[in-house]
Amino acid sequence: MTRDPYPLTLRDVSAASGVSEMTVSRVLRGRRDVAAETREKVLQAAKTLGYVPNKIAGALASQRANLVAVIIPSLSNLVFPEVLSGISDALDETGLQPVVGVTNYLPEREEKILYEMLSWRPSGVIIAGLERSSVSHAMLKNATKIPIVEIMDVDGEPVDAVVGISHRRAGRMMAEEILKNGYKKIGFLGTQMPLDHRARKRFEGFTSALAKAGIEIADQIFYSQSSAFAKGRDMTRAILERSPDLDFLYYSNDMIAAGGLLYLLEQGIDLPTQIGLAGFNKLELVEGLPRKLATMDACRYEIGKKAAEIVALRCEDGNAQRGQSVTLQPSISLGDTLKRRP
Amino acid sequence: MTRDPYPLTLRDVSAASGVSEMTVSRVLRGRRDVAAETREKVLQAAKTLGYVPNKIAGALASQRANLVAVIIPSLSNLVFPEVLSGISDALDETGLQPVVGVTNYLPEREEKILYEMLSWRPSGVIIAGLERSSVSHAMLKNATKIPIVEIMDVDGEPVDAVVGISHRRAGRMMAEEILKNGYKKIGFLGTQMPLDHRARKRFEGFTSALAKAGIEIADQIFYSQSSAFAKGRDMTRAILERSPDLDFLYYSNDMIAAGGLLYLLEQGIDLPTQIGLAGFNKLELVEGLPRKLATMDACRYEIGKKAAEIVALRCEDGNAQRGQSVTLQPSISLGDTLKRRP
DNA sequence: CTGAAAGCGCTAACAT
DNA sequence: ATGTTAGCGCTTTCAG
Repeated sequence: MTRDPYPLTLRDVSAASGVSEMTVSRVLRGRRDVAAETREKVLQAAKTLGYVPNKIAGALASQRANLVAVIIPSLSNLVFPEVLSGISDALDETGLQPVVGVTNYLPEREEKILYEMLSWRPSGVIIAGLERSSVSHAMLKNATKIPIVEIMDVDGEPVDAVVGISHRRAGRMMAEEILKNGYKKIGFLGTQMPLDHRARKRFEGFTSALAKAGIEIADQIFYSQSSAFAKGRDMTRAILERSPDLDFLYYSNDMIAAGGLLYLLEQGIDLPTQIGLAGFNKLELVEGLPRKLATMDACRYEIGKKAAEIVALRCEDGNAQRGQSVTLQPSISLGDTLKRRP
Repeated sequence: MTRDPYPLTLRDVSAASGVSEMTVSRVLRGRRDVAAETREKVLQAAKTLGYVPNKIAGALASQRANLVAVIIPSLSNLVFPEVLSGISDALDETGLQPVVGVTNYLPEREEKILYEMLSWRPSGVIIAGLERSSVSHAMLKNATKIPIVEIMDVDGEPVDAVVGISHRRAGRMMAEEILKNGYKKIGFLGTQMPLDHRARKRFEGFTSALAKAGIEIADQIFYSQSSAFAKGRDMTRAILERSPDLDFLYYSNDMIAAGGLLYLLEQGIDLPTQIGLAGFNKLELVEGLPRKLATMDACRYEIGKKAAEIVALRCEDGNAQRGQSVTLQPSISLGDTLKRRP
């Protein structure tokens, strides 16, 4: 048990070990230019006292907080935890620590969070998307000393580095695959999120590829709020009541697609012969559905990993990878719900 | 565009506005004892320069970082993002900022993360669970100056405050409900996570309530790794091959239960007459399944909210709510899969 | 209402 | 290998 004036300072450890503050500091930072004997004394003292170094003071003195600001729109999307795990894995052995902020897709919140994070003087910023308020953009532009990596999406003008996929291309690819398999009356089902720019771009890419083939979206439906199973059911029922002749449904994500899939099976509709189906994101759950859903991998883990690697590299060599642009290639899974029509 | 020596300091704003550093600091901290005219000058200068205050220096000088350390085992569990959103909501207007650390259910990682977080001198700690290494426990015990709130689980000895549900009781409640409805041959399906103490306690509560009724678990199965749909399917197939006479399946979470539900329906098994089913957590997704799954609400959002409120209160009044213990009551949803047997 | 001085707890840069 | 000195950029405290 420790004395009351907790937290302790270096001075306390110095007093308890009979070693100067400076040398204590060296030991605690793991520097190797300290005699083994001295090191032992210090470690012993620190441990028995229960000393926890004050990183605030350390960061101020050394001008390095070793934090990486990570700004993402949501945690409930399932996509972002995977990005985070890529980031964690890449940062694990670097001495850099990720600090996460969640914007809920709100530009004002992004501004606020970015400001807060920058005020902790991070060593780098990883931030989702390329579209943001002019204030946020200016803050990033001004942070010229640190790496800024915009992630998820490459369709636009990055501030510095960027790692992601082209959502426009992803939409196009899926459209082409659908057409190639003979579907003609195609419906689109999305969640109403004017600020989800990536979903919007997929939609744009999708419609433009259809247009190139002389086909228009036969019907479309947007629902607000969460992208849960129940939502997918409702949307699917609604669009098919309105347009019973649709032969393909493209959903903006796997969650609502899964709901749609379950609904269609219940209705006794045969997949994919009567109606084909595709989602987006290749969530793990598509594996466990009664039919394997067609979808597209958004390279989430890899994006996080690569982005963090860029930050880590730049922290070692101030100019490495500056303005680096990495475009990953999403791959289609056709599953059981997107097949050549007989 | 700003000059190169970025980031700027208070001194720069002071120079640009012709106001002393001290007064600039007052304005930027939103204190009201500054002349409106002076305030304007300062704000103007700060804005045009693009000044972002250095919280590291601020925190060191004021001895307050206004951070709340939040330590949870996982982000992919879907449960924890909801806890986080309760925490965010409660902290939003308090000037306190949550900082999240993820342990992956590993005590060593918890130790490391706790140490890291404490080294940033947070104003409070919210940490999942009551079971931890003695080192972690000592660190928490030593942090007497700040509120420590252990969350999710109340079955054990808290260090300070605690907010959660009794998982033992949750297990018992479900067992009693199952028995009440006439099921007799009960199987348990869990994920193999020796370090998920809450799942373990639910299991213990469950079996002890069955024992009280003179019934033993008829079969049980544990699978490792993720708790996805596919896992639930596999486990369900496996346990039923082994014990085809089971009339109820209790899953340790809704994800694997959902997989099981889909599998059983595919097999043409009638729910809940042939076999009854229950999960745990009341995830949103149970709403969208072909049958509404019986489950139990773990009060995730409320737990986060309440825990953060305790921290916030204690930060205002150093002794408020010390040692507070809040036990929330989980509620059962019977859905379509747990009904009196004919 | 505003300013000057002192220091928060640590580390960089130089001694020795 | 170890110690000394001088800050890091802010805020607290006290004086005006």
